[in-house]
Amino acid sequence: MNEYDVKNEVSDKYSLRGRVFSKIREDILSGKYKEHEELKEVAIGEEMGVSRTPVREAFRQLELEGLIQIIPNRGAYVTGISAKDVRDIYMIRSRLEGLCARWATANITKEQLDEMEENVYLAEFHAGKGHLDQITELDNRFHHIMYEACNSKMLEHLLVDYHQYVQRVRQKTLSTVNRSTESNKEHRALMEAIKAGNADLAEKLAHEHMIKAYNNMVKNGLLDATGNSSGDESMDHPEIED
Amino acid sequence: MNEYDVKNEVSDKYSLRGRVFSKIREDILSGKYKEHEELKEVAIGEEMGVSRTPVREAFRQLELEGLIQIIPNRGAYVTGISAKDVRDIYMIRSRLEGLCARWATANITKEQLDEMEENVYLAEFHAGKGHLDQITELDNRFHHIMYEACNSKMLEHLLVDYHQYVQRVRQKTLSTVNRSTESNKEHRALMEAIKAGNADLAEKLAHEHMIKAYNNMVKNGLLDATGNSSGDESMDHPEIED
DNA sequence: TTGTGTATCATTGTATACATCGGAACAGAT
DNA sequence: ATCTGTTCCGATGTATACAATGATACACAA
Repeated sequence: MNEYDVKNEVSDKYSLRGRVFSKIREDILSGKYKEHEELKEVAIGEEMGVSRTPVREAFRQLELEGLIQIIPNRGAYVTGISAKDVRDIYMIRSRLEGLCARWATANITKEQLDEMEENVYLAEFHAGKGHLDQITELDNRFHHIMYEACNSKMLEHLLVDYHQYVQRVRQKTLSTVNRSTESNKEHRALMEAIKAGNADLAEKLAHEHMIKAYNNMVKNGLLDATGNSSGDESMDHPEIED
Repeated sequence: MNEYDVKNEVSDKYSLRGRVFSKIREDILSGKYKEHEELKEVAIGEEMGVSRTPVREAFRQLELEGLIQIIPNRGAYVTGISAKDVRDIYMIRSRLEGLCARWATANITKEQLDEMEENVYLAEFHAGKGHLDQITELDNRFHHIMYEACNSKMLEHLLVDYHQYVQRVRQKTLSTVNRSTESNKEHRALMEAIKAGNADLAEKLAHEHMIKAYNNMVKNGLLDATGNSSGDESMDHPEIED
């Protein structure tokens, strides 16, 4: 990998702007800033002890990431996520996770496969004990291992982005022990397919895994748990058979 | 569509920053700024008669779009596109265009379908005459009609982005009359599937269309036509059967 | 010749000053 | 009461000043 191969990254984690960017991002994803809330440059700057300049630059990036919307000469507002957005993202992800699984089948390293096996093993253990925090963490990690293993910075970046994006509404999706048990089974099957080098199966399983995760989320009505993610939409939440 | 539904857009086309952003973007996509070329804030600012502030903000956005890379305290450099990047993007697009075609099948309006039919008809005419400029324009437009018809701002934004991104290396892909004739056939078949409401077929055809376009590009070695898009990579350009 | 330290300077990072926009409150007319 | 225009002011848009970084060139020693 040459020096030009690092793409689509916020290269600067240590400058003021980089820290401001990360902080606002986290605050939005964690829910500190609510949907449609206005973000003021001076206020955020003062909170972090910096001037407006780095804040403004961070705003521009957050806008492109889709987390805020900037209305010229008016202000920056936390983007609302509608139920349809969530649905679209999950469908997009279903295709891309499938492609990612296919590529991971060809490119996964022994170390990555080992970590994946350990991950599945641990997840089954914690599911049995009902440790929700660990289950969620392991679930996230499983997907990130696959993102890394696919050996495509382009695809990895896209999937990481969407993954974080839906965290806002997803937070408690795995809260039901039932789903986590199912989810683990799907992870294990996917891992086995990757291990066996069966790319077609891996793509299919990763695709279905995402569809099932979405359907489970809809079934439990968890979109509504975050406030008005769906409340201001006339759309119902149809399950998807794809 | 309510006021919050406009997502992931650079909202401000008329401010200095908006214009700077668009101009630099075009200059990169058109090839005025070469790969790995350094962009200096002051120089670009002077060229457009503005100060560094709007230029810097534009840079931050261009970085997130993947067109430039910013190295802290050093500078901004036009991102190189490797042959692998192009391959990855085409594979990603193949999945997403498939999904887009599926959704378009469900959501396309009569007007959009009419325009699509006209587009296909005109493209066949110009292919017969060998009008390359019109063929390219119509090809782009065909895809954009489908992007709009899928009724998902999320997906549309993603596909438009990638479409523009690969313009840099794609420019002359359709230059062979052979390919444009084939491509037109594929467009027609895709349109017919959408018109007939056959979502499965539409997805499959859109997917294959992208794979074929990529394979054609590789076969004609057109990646190399843009300079060092592939020259500095040890990767060969395998065709993809997917 | 090679290496190391240092001065220099172009360039970026950040803060601040000034310009401009647009919403809110209010006054007056209808 | 409602509408309209005006003033005010908080917030963003842009320019500029100052700080800090790092690449380069050069002097000097080994």
